[in-house]
Amino acid sequence: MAVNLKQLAEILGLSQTTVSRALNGYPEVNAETRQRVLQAVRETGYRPNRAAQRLATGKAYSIGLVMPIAAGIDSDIHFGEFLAGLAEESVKHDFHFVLNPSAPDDEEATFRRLAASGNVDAVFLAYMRPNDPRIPMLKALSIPFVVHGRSIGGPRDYPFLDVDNTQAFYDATKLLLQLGHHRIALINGPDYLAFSIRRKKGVTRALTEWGLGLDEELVHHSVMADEYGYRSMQHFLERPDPPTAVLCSSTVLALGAVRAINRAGLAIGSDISVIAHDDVLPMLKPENFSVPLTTTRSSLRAAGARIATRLIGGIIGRGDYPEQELWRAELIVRASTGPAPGR
Amino acid sequence: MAVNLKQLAEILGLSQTTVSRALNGYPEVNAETRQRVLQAVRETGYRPNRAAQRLATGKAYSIGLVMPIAAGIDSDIHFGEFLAGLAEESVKHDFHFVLNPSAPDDEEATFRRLAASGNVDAVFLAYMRPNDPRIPMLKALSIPFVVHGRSIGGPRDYPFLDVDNTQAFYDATKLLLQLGHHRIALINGPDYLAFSIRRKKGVTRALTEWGLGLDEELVHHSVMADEYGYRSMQHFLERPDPPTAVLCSSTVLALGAVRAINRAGLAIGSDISVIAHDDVLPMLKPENFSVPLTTTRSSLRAAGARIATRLIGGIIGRGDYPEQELWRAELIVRASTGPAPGR
DNA sequence: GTGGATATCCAAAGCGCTTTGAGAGGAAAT
DNA sequence: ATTTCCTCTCAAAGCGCTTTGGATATCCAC
Repeated sequence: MAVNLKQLAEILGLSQTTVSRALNGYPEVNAETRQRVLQAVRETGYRPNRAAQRLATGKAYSIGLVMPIAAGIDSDIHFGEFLAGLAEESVKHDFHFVLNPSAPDDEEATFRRLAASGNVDAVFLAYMRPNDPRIPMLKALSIPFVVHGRSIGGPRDYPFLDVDNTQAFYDATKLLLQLGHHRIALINGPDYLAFSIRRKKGVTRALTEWGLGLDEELVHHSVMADEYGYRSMQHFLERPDPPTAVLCSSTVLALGAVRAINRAGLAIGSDISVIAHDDVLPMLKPENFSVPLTTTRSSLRAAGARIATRLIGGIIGRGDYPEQELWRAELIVRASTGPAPGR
Repeated sequence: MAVNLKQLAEILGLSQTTVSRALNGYPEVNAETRQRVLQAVRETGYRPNRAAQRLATGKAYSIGLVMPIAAGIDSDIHFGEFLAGLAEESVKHDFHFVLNPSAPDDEEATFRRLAASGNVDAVFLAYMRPNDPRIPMLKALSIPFVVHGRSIGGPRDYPFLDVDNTQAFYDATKLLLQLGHHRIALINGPDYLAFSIRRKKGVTRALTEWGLGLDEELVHHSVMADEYGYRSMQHFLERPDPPTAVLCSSTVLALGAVRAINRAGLAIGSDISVIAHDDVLPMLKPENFSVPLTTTRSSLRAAGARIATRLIGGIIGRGDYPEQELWRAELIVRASTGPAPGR
């Protein structure tokens, strides 16, 4: 059924060399010949054998994933979404994955083993922390990588794709300020993750520019599950001077926060404004909230796909991608934001 | 640094053939020679080149995963946990993954492509539905597979690993009945999934044996996120004749249910009893609930690991595993169950 | 017409492993 | 002593691709 290079070459009356070169875009092959080859590929359905390519080139055509287990990270809803993006793009290029579950304290050994195994050409990294030790480690191992997010402190010259979290939350906060809000709460992700730190920074910056400060009492950090959104919001509302607006680091958190607000009998968009960061989770669309949510939007899946593209591009040496990308989140205003009450 | 077979053979003064055979457990090699070979492997740190093995054997040493996207399945917390188990075992045998995100209506084509690509030796299947079309499809494609769960109806002769969900929920219900409960509610997973159907069946059976029937009003089906557990429980409690006991298909659902119960000012274990199915999610331990939860327990991660073992065993032809396994969940009684009130 | 580019193409080696088909040596059987 | 049969080992042939190092032909300038 499936033809191989040798047969294909025979059919075409060419040598394997020429056919191979035609397929891999080498210049020393006549344009017309290349067309003939491409045509034959279409007709025969020829697909190069990955195992043979791997052996011949020494490339693994695979990317490594270290999944932190028991850390409440991999199992979270955001991980699956990101992974879907990665996989979506990888499957197009017939790239495979080597999944390595690893306890956090065993991560270094895992990376080391992975790099030494020769089973992957590159790895991907996420859940960045300040001064993340994995960056220097991977540099030392000299295995290509792309990180999703950015560390804070430490080396700056490494490939990443990040959302401009500071900017996003700065923008969001600014909008709230313009609407007259002064007491603004933040329900953030875990405080040890870089993106949370940056988001908080964005809020602080906007407030400072406005001549205000961030009330630390109005900042909560937690795993991004809606339970925590609920609890945090509930806490805030029990204060003598509850906030008139709240920023959530995820629509998942917002889900809980909204529930707490409803339960308190307050009206979203008038009594209290809500803005959430939207990772574009297909299950949780901000426009489907009872009161559609104002969000800062940046698709997690798109980020996954982009990182896969860059990783793969780097491996097959095609395409020239920027080493560092900072995506700007869009601020999308819906009904959950309104003027501060009593204004 | 890394030695290959040829060099290893040279060091040992043996031929590649002999060394290869010694390593792969062929009988026609002297025990002493085999020991020498194994020793040399230890000393040199020799690791066979997977790409070469793949080419030589025609095996892919990889397993295929079709992740349904946009279905609220892959992103769910249970998927990550299962995947961790799969990966944990696979990494030991240096098996890789081919992740194929696929829209539900495109699944057949995805499997077909995957099988034809030769990139995987076997695939894994989950989220079984009644008369699941994927089973006959994979049989027709004649690619080895193992399913997690079981279909209902359709062919019966396929390899699976399932938890005896009927039994588990039968056991749990029986306990509640013995404690004097009559009005028992069920917060179940999606009604189109086989495991949900079986769990409900277990509840029904126990009630019937006791001379009671299942009140359909006290059964809710939903995605297993705690939000839904909350809502369902709230609904139940608003009834004129609320249940005195509730069964939850996941600790995630129980989380929400517990919240609703607390909010209603009821005491768990006395006013109302709760039993949940525990997939052993590291983030959500039933013993850590404010009132420790009685559960039917069966580790999802262990199931993942076991399936990987069977899949891999089938591929490398080592080990002889049963085609069908039905794990019995353990019923673990903690403080969330007690006698029915007023008894 | 000749030397030297230039453009196309090819034969063959090699990637690191498994596996086939045989051979050498010794023990057992005749 | 010869034959037969194991036991253990090996040389060599692939697996299907990439890539090196030429060939061959064409074309140009001189």
